[in-house]
Amino acid sequence: MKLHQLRYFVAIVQNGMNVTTAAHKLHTSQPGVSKQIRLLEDELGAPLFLRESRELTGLTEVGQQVFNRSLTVLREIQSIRGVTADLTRAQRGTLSLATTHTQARYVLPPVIQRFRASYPDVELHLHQGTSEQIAELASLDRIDLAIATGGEAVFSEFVLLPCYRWHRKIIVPRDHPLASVQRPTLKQIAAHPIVTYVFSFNGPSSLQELFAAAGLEPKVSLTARDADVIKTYVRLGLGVGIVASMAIDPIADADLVAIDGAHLFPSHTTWLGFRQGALLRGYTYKFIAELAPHLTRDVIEAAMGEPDRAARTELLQALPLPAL
Amino acid sequence: MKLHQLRYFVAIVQNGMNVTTAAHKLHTSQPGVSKQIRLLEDELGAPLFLRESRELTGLTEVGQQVFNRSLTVLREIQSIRGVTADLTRAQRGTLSLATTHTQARYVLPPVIQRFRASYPDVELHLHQGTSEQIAELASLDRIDLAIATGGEAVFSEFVLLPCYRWHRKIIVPRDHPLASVQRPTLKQIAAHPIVTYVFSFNGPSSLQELFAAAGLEPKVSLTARDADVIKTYVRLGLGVGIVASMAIDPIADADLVAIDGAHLFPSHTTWLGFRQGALLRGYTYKFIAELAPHLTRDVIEAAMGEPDRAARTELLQALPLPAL
DNA sequence: TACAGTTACGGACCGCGTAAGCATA
DNA sequence: TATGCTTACGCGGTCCGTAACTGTA
Repeated sequence: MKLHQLRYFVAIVQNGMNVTTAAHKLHTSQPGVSKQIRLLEDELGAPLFLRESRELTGLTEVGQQVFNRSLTVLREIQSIRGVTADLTRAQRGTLSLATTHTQARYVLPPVIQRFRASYPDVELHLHQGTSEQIAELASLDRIDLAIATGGEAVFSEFVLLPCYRWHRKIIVPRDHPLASVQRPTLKQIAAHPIVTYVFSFNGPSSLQELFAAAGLEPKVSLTARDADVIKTYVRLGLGVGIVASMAIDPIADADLVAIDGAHLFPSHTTWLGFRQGALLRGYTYKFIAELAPHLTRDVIEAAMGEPDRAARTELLQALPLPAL
Repeated sequence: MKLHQLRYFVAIVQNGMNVTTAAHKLHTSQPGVSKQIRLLEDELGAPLFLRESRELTGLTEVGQQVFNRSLTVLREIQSIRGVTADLTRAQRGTLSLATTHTQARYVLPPVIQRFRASYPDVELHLHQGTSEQIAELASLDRIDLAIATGGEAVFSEFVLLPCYRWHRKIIVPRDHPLASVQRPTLKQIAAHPIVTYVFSFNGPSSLQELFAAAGLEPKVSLTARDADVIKTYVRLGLGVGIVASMAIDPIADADLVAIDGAHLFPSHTTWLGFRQGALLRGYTYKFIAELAPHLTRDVIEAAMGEPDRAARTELLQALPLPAL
């Protein structure tokens, strides 16, 4: 069994069982790839692919298992390469993040600015998406770090570290009746149409449930996917906006009144995740420290070394968590 | 980077940094091994070994990290081989167990007898030792399954499945004053010298503490490492024996009176452990089923697929656990 | 001089690329 | 006829074993 045989095998699977395109991406010839797969199957003594005449149409059960384990092998090989790359070319490399709109738009810009100043030669890739899309990228090993809120269940094989806590704020135009209320009640808010996130509103522990629990059924005039859209419509007088606390810019949003919602809505934790056993480059630790200063290298390595998630959680609960 | 380079590297480390002996065990020449290590170091761009002139004296920090990850790689490669070996040569292979005296002597014999009848061509290896020795073998990948009681903390990267519960029994000669007592108290027992396991007596939640909590300080006439020795000395009248319930053979021990101790001593769980992500052969599932019928393949695969130990524990707590 | 690792070299093997073959839509 | 995998074959690299070499106790 050779490493490149596993690489070929994985490439074929990841290219929809198409040997020709896989060979292209591997910068090699198609017959070579075919032959190596054949050799691998011969050595293992069982076919990896389901075949219809000459076409490959899927994986056998054996193929599926071998595929999973091959991924682990190739991941580790990549990490072994990284071990020394980190020492000899410490200032160069890539860092791929996946995160949600709110983080990408409001939280990460200053973090990334500081990071780029320290490591100008690190190639940064920022992928924006929903929790599910982030999880997808993560499971395919396409990213080094995931930053998100909620959806912990989706990232079951990941080490999740809490970054900071945040809460919701209520935004209204200056001339709105709520603008002068310091601590509005749910009832006062529900008297007006609401503009908020699509994802905040539905599902369990949502705003909808929160209002319902108080016997209220607010009118929702608009649900958007990001705070910029919400603020735009609040400015147009469509209703009361409910957004994440860090989405408010004191200067750019000076025309709006932001009212603290901590007494009404539960707080949330944004976490950072990466695959258990992943190799984090030196600059990755630096990036994390810029994002969440309490996540020092020692803390991260301690959490990574603890295979049990419950024990990790306990370990991390002692940390002072910043609030935004 | 080639797989055999990692194999060579690991072999050298596991043979005390000696290239010559490593080459021997690998059935190849010493210069070849040297050269491959050199190529590997060149490719990684950093030395893996600490050297004094030409001698290898230890691992660099990089070497240590590469070593750990190489082990994972080789383990996975081995598993990939096993995936098909299990299908094509399902009846052949090896099964290595590590366990304690009580299991090896009293619990496993009938299990192994039934297993051998089904799979005469599977080579069985049974290693007996203390919890620490078992953990050592397990961490070196020398065994497929560990079976033990207690010491859960030592096996942190293992999947632990509960096999059965057991409790302690009190054994005395037929003519002993306690022989006719159905439910003796701790005080009645403490009136006589005690013969029990070394490991049961010391440490936290030990018998010593249990008696002390009741304000008693029994005289311990002998601590042994196994029940056979304890029974021998109980027969000689050295005192009251306290042994695991499964260590009593109704026929061979008919000359002793065994009194249930479930009302006095806490019960224990014997568990079975293997490395998370290990490949279990078909006959291994069969063996486990012989040992603990509630651990069916479905249950084991569900537990193995759950990366979080707390969730695993929860999953397993619903199972009906046999008592011995 | 014994021991441990390095350097040097010829042979065998193997993976690659090109080119031709074959089956399916 | 286009697509996609297989077979055939020559080239080049690489891994191996033997043998000679170098440095250390």
